[in-house]
Amino acid sequence: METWKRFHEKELTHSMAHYLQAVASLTRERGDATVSDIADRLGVSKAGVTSMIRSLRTRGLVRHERYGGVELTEEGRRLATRTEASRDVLTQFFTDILGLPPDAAAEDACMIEHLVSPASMTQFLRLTAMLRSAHPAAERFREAFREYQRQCAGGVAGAECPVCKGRCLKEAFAELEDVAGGSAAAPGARS
Amino acid sequence: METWKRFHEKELTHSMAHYLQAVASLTRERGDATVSDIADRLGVSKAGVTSMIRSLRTRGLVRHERYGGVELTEEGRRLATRTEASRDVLTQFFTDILGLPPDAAAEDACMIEHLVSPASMTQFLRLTAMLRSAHPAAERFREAFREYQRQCAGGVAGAECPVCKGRCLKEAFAELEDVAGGSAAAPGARS
DNA sequence: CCGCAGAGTTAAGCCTGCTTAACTCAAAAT
DNA sequence: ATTTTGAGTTAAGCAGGCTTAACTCTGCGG
Repeated sequence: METWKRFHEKELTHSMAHYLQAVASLTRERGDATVSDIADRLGVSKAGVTSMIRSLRTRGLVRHERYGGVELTEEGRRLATRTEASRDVLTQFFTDILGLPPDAAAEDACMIEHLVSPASMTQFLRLTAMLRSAHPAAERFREAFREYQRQCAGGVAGAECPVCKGRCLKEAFAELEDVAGGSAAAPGARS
Repeated sequence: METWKRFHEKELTHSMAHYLQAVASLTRERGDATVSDIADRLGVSKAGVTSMIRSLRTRGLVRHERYGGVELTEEGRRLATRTEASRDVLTQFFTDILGLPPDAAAEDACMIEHLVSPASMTQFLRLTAMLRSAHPAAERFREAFREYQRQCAGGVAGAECPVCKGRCLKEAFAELEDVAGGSAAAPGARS
């Protein structure tokens, strides 16, 4: 009943994950990462970078000495790589499988990339790879899913949404400008 | 290049989402939500609840007067319902589609429930419903996906992972105690 | 060899979300 | 009617991440 508190005990916060990614990509691109480069890339002040670097250093994720450059430790690189991989997989999942526009996909991936467990990510990767593949079952499914979505979005009247069958949650996610009508019934359940 | 900063501009923080859910479920179960109930349910101090309530009130998500009960506004209820629906859909996706154990699924869903956009959630819902359905294409796919995972986990030697084909990211998510060998090749890409 | 620009740092402050400690209040028990 | 109790509140403090302002280095031009 207190799972939710572990949010703040994740090994990386959202900010940390992005600092690590910035250091990783700057190192790749320029050979090293300076405080100014990081500040520019992330759109924060240099002072902010300095203090975050200190925090990452005490966690053993970067090496840094006064007025010097910043580089990832082994552990830091591991986490940066993992986060980048997560982002890539999730972005692909959101665009190619869920069919979101690229910018929406990128945004969602960015929000959750550091929060999804490695076990889930492995499965996300597999599912995405499989669903994108030329495997006949995958092609067949993609076709069927397209049809399914047409039905769902197509304004099915009353409580007879063929997708969710009486437990349709779609309207819970409906913003005002949503696609069309369709479905009814109330949510429910708890955890 | 600053998408990541919008993390803190989401309409709900992780904490807020859970306070709203607590109020919603207590109201369902007991008829009303007191500060103590909320504190107990969330495992925080009553003082913490008071201050969060104040913050939610100024955002127009709850009604509350000194020494009184707490209730959701229309907007608060909308957000609570949406978050609960997201959690339910994601949990189902993680267990039934990705095949995670229930507690891992619940944990991951809890972490991201408030961060995934409504548009994505609608698609998550459709995909999950479709993949769980008796539709022949779905049944066929589930079978094929099980086989696929066996291959992936089954220790395919060298760079010839048939799943990811030269861009296998699986090892990026490998914790030390990971299932088995399999795949090679390096990650890459950036956003 | 010196000085000056700019990279980097510290200091102080703000906001969020939590804590504990100490207070106030409402209402039940006597 | 008064006391007691426990629910609710405020106050003060801490940690994370940011800001601006003001400082200190480093190192290049002259």
